[in-house]
Amino acid sequence: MQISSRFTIAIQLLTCIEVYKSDSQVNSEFISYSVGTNPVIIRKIFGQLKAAGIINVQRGGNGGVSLAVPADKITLYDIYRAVDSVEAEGLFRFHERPSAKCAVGRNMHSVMDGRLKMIQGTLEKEMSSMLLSDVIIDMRYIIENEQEK
Amino acid sequence: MQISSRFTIAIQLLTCIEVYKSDSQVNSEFISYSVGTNPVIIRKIFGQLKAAGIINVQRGGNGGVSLAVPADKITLYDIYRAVDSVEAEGLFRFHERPSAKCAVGRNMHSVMDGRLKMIQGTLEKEMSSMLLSDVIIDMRYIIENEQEK
DNA sequence: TTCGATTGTAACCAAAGAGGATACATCAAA
DNA sequence: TTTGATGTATCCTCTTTGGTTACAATCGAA
Repeated sequence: MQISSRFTIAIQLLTCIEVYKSDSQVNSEFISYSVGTNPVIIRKIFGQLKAAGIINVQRGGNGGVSLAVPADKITLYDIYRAVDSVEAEGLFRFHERPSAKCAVGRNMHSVMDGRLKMIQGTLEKEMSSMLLSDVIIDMRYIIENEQEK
Repeated sequence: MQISSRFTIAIQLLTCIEVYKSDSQVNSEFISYSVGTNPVIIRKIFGQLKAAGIINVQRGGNGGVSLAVPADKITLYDIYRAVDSVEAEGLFRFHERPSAKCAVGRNMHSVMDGRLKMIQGTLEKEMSSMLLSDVIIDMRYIIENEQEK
């Protein structure tokens, strides 16, 4: 099991918006080049991030994207949830129909649901503690030091 | 993204072994009935748990499975790793080839790898804190209270 | 040694999801 | 009206998951 690359793509996308916004309006063409993929993939992620209220997207000439919220109000968990639509169903999956005639099968959910929720909770809590703004600060720092060489 | 149901199936499988071992040797037929799936699915998970040294499997008449290690030495993380073979690649995925010509693309790994490792680490730590033996204790307790009604 | 029960595994299959590509409609601004 | 951008429909390939059938390999006991 792996978390979709849409998550790291979305982080890169948002980082690009902030790092390059002074140069020009950032668009799907540019980001797809940075990520190494197709502009349509980026636009689909635009749609998910927009639906979550994280970015504003504008069509037309001089269109492109910008943050809808300050970067220090956006956590990695916000991004994760925006981009991973299955989240509503929970991180863990049970087999559809454990037998009601077997005592163990019948009670698996009672025994496990709390534990699985706790595991999922720690994942989400850790992600929530990380801010997009800190990612951007680190990125800017690395880029500056690169140029000094 | 969801964690494969093999994980919860494996937990149920191991719970069945301990809860029903006094009655008779537990086999793939019985467990598949409890889970509500096919015996072959269960046998494939047998193979993964055996490779991880968690269970012993015996062929032939009066064959079946038993724990290779006491239940209080088996954590949910042990089970997770035994059953989810992709774990070696890490929980998160990057797009294959972020552009080296874009400063942001070029430095994404430097900026993100540490954070992603931390998130994955908290997930694993939480799973490691949960023992199979506790799951079994809870299961036995629920089953006993059920029968009192 | 033979028989029955069980695991091990090969060979398929269907469904779903991920990532990708092309094409084109839609929209905004100059 | 033209240009450049997003929105989205459609199609494609791969991989993973879960499932099923079939049968070989193995063990225990009669």
